[in-house]
Amino acid sequence: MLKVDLQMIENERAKFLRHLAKAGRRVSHGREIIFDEVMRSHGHFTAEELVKECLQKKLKVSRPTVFRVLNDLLEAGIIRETAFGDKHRHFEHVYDEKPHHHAQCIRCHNFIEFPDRKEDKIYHQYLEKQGFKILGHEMHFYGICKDCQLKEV
Amino acid sequence: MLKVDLQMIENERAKFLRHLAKAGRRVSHGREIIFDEVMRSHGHFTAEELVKECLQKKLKVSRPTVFRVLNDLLEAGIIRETAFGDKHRHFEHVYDEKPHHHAQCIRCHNFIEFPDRKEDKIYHQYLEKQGFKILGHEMHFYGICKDCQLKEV
DNA sequence: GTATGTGCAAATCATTTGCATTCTC
DNA sequence: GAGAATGCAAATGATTTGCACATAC
Repeated sequence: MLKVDLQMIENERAKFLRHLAKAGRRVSHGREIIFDEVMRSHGHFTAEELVKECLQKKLKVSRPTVFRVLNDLLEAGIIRETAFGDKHRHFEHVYDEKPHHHAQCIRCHNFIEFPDRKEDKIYHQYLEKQGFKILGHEMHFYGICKDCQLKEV
Repeated sequence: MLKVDLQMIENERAKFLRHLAKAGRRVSHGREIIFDEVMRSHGHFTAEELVKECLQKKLKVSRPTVFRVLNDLLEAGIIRETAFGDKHRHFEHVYDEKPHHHAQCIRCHNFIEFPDRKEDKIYHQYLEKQGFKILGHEMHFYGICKDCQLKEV
């Protein structure tokens, strides 16, 4: 479905290494493993999912390291955090350049992504009139996905 | 600014009492105090803000009771939870019927509300084609509010 | 009087931090 | 070899829960 773009991954890796170098940080074992694991994940993921994946695969990284590297990746602009109402931190790749939004199923918690169509621009006028400087926006739909509807009794 | 609509509050109180009665729950001291306090709050609030407020005013309620009553109020449909990315639970009144969205300042964390203009309908077609049953949506803008821009050096 | 509500202290759960040890440069 | 990164265990902070006592109906 989502074809893994190797060139893109290499670009992201280069961006990450550049960021680390600039900040005087090192290319450690943990950062490499977790970078790869993040690149291997599709679309969204939570910190917890990533930790579980690493532990299952018996990768040599601990829970705190996963969180520390996630923060590195955030700083480097490789991933971004998306606001969802539950207790886990949600992330997604930045390299998937097209602006998009999310619909989440309230049963299975899976996501559907859909492209941004700029209709939110109509709100810009209102917010700018209030002197609010817009840095970004997210649109969240919630509902029930096809599969979960079929599972209903 | 936000005028407190006494009639509305009484309607909400009636709704709450009805809900409690139906569920065989009681109209306790804690539920009354916290209901009043929630009705007194404007727009958004977090669980933590409400707890602080109650403790400052030396109301006779404990932290766990605030959380328990918030859940009662959610169940009764008096308040709804809104998804923001931080660690606190965010709530808002349901009685403020007009659909609206939020812009949050990344510096001071205050909110601006703005009316829903139904532009999101353009997305419905896409999601429905995927068999996704939409139950609701939220739009979050983030940026810097007028006051915080003025405070910048 | 009995079932429900409450406060308290302790449990959770995701995330973060202190620190001694190990690794990268 | 010096400065960073890591794992471990413990700290944190919001929220929840168990339980003995208090209260609403």
